Amino acid sequence: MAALRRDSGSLPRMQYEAEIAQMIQGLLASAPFDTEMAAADLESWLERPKDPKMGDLAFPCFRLSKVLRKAPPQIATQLGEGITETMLSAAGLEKVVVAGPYLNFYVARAELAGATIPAILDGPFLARRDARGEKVMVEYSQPNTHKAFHVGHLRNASLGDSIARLLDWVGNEVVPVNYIGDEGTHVAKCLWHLRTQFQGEIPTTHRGEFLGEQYSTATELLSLDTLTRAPRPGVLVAEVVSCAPHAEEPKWHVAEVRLGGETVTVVAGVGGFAAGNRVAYAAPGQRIAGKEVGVVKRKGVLSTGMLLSEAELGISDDNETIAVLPADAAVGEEVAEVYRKDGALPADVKVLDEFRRRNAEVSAVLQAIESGSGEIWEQWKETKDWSMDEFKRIYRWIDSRFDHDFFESELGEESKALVREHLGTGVFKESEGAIGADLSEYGLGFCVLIKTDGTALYATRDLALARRKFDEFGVDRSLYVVDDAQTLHFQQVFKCLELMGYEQASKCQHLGYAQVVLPDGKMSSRKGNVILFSQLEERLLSKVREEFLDKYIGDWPQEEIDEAAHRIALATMRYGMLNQVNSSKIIFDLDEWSARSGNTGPYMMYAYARTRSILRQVGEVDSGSVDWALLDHELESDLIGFLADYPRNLERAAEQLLPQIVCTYAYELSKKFSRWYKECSVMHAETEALKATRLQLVDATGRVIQHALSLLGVATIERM
RNA sequence: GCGCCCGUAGCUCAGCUGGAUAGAGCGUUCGCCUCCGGAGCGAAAGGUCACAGGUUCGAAUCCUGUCGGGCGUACCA
Repeated sequence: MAALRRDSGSLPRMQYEAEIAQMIQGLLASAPFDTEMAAADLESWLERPKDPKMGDLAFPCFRLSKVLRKAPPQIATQLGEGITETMLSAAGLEKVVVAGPYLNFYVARAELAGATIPAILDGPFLARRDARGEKVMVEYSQPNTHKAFHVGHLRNASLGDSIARLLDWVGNEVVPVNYIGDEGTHVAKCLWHLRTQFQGEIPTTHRGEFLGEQYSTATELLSLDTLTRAPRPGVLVAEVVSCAPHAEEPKWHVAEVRLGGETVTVVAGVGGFAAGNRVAYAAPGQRIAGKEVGVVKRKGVLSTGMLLSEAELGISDDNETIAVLPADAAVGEEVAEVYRKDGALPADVKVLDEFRRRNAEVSAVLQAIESGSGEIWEQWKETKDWSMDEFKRIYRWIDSRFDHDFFESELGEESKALVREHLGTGVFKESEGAIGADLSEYGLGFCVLIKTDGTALYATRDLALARRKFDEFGVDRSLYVVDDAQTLHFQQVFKCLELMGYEQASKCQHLGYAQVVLPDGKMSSRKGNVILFSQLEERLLSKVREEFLDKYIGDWPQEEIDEAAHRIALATMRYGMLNQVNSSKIIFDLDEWSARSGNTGPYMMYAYARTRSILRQVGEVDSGSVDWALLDHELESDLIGFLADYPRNLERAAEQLLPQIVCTYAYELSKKFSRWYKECSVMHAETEALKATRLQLVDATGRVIQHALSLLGVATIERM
């Protein structure tokens, strides 16, 4: 970002920073210090005092004390004594005050206002910076077709879009792209349900959401949980032949259990069972609670497989004892069958048979989709458009833009070929029937790329996609705006690229963020507590109309009211989604976001509308009488100083990929503005010159608020 | 088990590459419309910065450990 700072050298505040740094550098070079320091370092130590009364820029002397071996306040005093009137005025400074270990510089108000306000109104202050940056691709949104678009997706869309706008403003060439999940199991599940289970009529509107419902019902029907309380396929009922505490570790229990014919020895970590009991047994090779069951030697006893607790079976929270099953459970039977749910299936149909039958049907649908022709494939094409149409409508509503759409379905074959290409080079290898990269030496585990059945995965496609981004689009940097939960996925993908010899891997960056949760917990389609986009839109609009706009019915043109409703609703949503650091989760609370007061989108829009209202009402004044020296009120100084600081905030936000910084700035600016105009009337200013000068400040403030909001993806309105 | 993220006022959150007395909003209490829009402004009350060590002139911020909450951890995306 150093280039940016050089670039914006003509902007007000930067000038002072450089001047002060040089001044201090000069003082340090001569007696009594005689020390050479880099001006750039000194400049970077400058900070903005907490209290505007303490000046515009502060130089802390703490770090110098180490070099000079003097106490910070002493250094500050000596530096302060060295600063002369001429030095100050040459730098455009009014005064300097020694405050303990700090040197507080006061910028001459009239000059700062004169350098800042006209630059905002007619100059380069708000203009996009020169395009000296990189070509950066920002991938975001990534919705799945055949699934619902809900409020969780809106954090991603708001963040990605705002990041793209910020990076563009600081001078990068930004290519915003979408990556559509149009292929895969979720699509097959949806179509499976539509074809074999759905009875009703297909609606003519909101067909994207309709598909989402099909998918979510399908998920339920295809989940073992809905058929049994113990959804652990492959875990069988075993009879305990003998059981005794381990000789050295009495907490452990060594048991002989019988499954049909054979008998095995198992060491269990806990007890609570006895000979004659029926227990749940998982054979080696299975995965229970994320761990693979194996054959291990525990203090001299060879243990084959494991016995499960009720917690591991999923039937209770108890993990202190081994689950004891009903005495009539048949040995060798699946536990899923033992705990089958009443009424879920006809009595003569086995839980696992039905489960496997349904999933086999889904697999058949999946293969048909990927075959590239046929009736199911045609239906896939058609339904995919239903979702795409809905996405387009949503993006129009939230005002997000993409230069290109990637589709998962166009990357499958390409990605598999890419893996095969590198199979011989030793980067990838076969393991347990699958092909992938062993990244355990990097602490990233094993990354499967080709499944046992020969099909590709999400990570596989991301390899091909990353290459395309650089090779076909010629970008310098590639940003992935994706949920935090996928951090490991991207670490694996980027590491694979690196191992494949792809240098651009280092130019790939995952921008993670935490999830959106509801006040009463996590959103999940299974709990049925997701808020769909259409529901949000409806709730937002009706709330905004009721709170802000209904009183204008009959007074304003209807089109203006409708447009205002849309913009305020969008501001409410966008601001709520962005006014938080990326790493912490957002509690979705519509009531709080749309509150008529406080740190919300509508508040900022209101502040902007007020600037416009003042401009309209004061009307034309003689701008020739503008005199910046007249802006001498304390609140005016504060406001001007804050305006001058705007670009610096944007640079920080772009550097940290954090739009929240822009939110905070916009809020503080609006707050300062409200406080000021309450105190200093424009219309009733004592003189025409003061009125004209204040009017310029109002205009400039409005422009900056509007600009900040535009980077958040929010459009202002002229009155509200 | 291992890894990542989070833990700041009753609630929701800021706190810039360590720096001056830890800040907002909501809620609570109290003021302010003969004055450019009260959708606003001002004030008050409210904090052992999860806990314990350490580094430093200085720690909410950096390091180590502990405790809470969330997520991830080979054939889902």
